[in-house]
Amino acid sequence: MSGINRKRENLLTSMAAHVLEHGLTTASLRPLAKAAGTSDRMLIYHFGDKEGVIAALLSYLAEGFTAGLDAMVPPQRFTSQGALLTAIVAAMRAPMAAGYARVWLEIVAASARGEVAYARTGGAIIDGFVDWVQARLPEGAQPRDARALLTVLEGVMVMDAVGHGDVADAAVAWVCRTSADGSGDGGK
Amino acid sequence: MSGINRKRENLLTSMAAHVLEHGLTTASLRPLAKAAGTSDRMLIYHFGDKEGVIAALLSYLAEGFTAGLDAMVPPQRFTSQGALLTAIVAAMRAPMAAGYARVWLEIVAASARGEVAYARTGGAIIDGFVDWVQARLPEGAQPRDARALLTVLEGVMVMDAVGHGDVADAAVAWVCRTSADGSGDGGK
DNA sequence: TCATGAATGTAGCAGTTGCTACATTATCGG
DNA sequence: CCGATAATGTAGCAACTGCTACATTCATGA
Repeated sequence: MSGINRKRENLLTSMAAHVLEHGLTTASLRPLAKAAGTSDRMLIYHFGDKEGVIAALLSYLAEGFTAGLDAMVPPQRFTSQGALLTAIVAAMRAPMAAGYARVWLEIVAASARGEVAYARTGGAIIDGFVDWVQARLPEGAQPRDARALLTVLEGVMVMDAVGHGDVADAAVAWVCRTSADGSGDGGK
Repeated sequence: MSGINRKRENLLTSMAAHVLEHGLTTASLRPLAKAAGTSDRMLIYHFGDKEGVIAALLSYLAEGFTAGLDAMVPPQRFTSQGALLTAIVAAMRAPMAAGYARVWLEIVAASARGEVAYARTGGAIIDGFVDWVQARLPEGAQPRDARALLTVLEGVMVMDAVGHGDVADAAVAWVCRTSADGSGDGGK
């Protein structure tokens, strides 16, 4: 498990750094190889074909993404949906997260284009993210609360991307307003 | 103003159809030209360079997008944010809108990548969309209500793209729940 | 009619793409 | 030490990219 896997790991680490800076869907083999200190020939050798390279990069980035989330918003119960959303938005707007945000939106766009590998990874990230949010909501919060919050968060990322953080702020404020008096309204 | 502009219009119409089916950022001159019944040579001649072609296509698509919105959700005052959001989501999920949704997410991703032409167009579309939403909310609704609703809508599009319409539905339901008892809560 | 400009066709260039064929070196078990 | 397998280098192919040079046709006004 050591040699070959460590080699792949090293390659993926270097390539992921390159992707976080230059984008994923526009990445081609030779620049990726150069960033990893090897040749396109070797990437094909190790990953089969470009699709394999991208697939490996996708799961590697997904891992790093969820790990980074834990680092930025530690696992504590927040007092309301609004408080949690505010914290996440602040974290996502930190410069450190910019690369991931960029790649995430590339994954979304590729999914919309029908690229199944991207859609699968994107769906998996959302799945994990829902649980991640749920674990940070107040004890009584329902799954639907986590889902709603996450949807708003995605909208915030879109708005930020097109330079309308102000519009996104209105949504965050709205969530804060409607969730301030406790998150569980008992349904209906 | 007739000849040359009509020619450009015809080219743009054909190319836009191609883009709505095959994507914008991956579009290259020769396929675009073929779709328009001409040659890459002529696209450069009419639009200067590829950047000019893309810019023209972007504004042309933006026009068609806002026009299509009016057709799908006529300008009437809805009774609540939830009712309006439900109507828009239904419209955006119609097969007819799939191409626009795809292109829109491409614009978002390109904006996140720092491509200024895309970010400018994307921002302008959001600006127009905010007004469009506001005009359909109840009389007393505040601008922040339109902004919040629009942010949620963008989140819905992201979720739909990665195959998690169920998560998006939770957000729509949540908006319906919290806006059912009248949209103007007087602030705070 | 004819000259001038716009409009279009043909060929091609230099660069990038993913990928492959072939040869060479490195490594390690016997 | 040696033979097999893994790992890597070198060169290149065919397709595509945006774009250009050059030649030609077309229309239109003097």
